[in-house]
Amino acid sequence: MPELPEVETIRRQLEPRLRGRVVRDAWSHPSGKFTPARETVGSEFVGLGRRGKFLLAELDDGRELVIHLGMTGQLAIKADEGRPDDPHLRAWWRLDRGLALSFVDIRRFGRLRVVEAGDYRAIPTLAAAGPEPFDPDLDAATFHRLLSRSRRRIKTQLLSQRPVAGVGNIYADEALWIAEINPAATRIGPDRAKRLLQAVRDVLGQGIENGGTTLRDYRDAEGRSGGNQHELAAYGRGGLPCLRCGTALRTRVIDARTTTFCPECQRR
DNA sequence: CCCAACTCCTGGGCGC
DNA sequence: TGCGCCCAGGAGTTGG
Repeated sequence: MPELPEVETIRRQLEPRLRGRVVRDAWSHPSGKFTPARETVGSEFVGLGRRGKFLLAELDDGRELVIHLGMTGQLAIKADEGRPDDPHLRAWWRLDRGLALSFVDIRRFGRLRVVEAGDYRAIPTLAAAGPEPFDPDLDAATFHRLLSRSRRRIKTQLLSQRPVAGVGNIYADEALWIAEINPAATRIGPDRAKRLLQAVRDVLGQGIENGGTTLRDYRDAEGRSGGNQHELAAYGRGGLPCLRCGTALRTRVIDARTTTFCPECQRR
């Protein structure tokens, strides 16, 4: 499931190859999640940004193609050999210079949208997204204030993208484990907010360094797996010993998301 | 405005 | 071997 590190890895790989390319033709799966691909015909890609888990492909006409990879989305630029015969192909762009961009997404949780640049009113999660985790203006006090706006459980808040953008289920469990905060906690003091912000930065930064986490489907824009799955301390380790204290990690469902934590280190 | 519940999807894993 | 069932999960939608 692509989270910020996976999306950023793809962005870095794709950006230099996409910049300057003109869309000659486009195809999409009939679902409305993907048909906006066709609205880009004739435009040129002039940049590739990222906000949280959203990719923002800037067009030369003042619009943006907003891409969310969902659970299983994969983007790649390759030589144009005609539209690939892949049953999971959801969108395909024929570019100039003999290249083509493909969007493959097995589970179809991804989506595309073309908007006027910066106008995200039609994409509520993006419009309401909190600061980027590595924004230097985001300090512990600001993060604490953002967390205090809601009484929902801390894990749920992280997944909401509102206190900070880009965290998904894997990195949320990892950050809470590092910060030694119970995922069901509803009130986070200033000191714990400070620890959590640092932990979020640590796990996301490490995820980027390792080229993302591949559990099953994630591949970067070169088709390669990431390496961060070998560094996970909490996610997917239910029943295994905590790497800090040896207690068996516990798995439970919090707000419909599988959550793994240490019942000893992460007491309420 | 906030929030909870439901929805979308399909391959893989499991029990039998 | 194969069938049926169930699960994972980000974000959009709906309704209170």
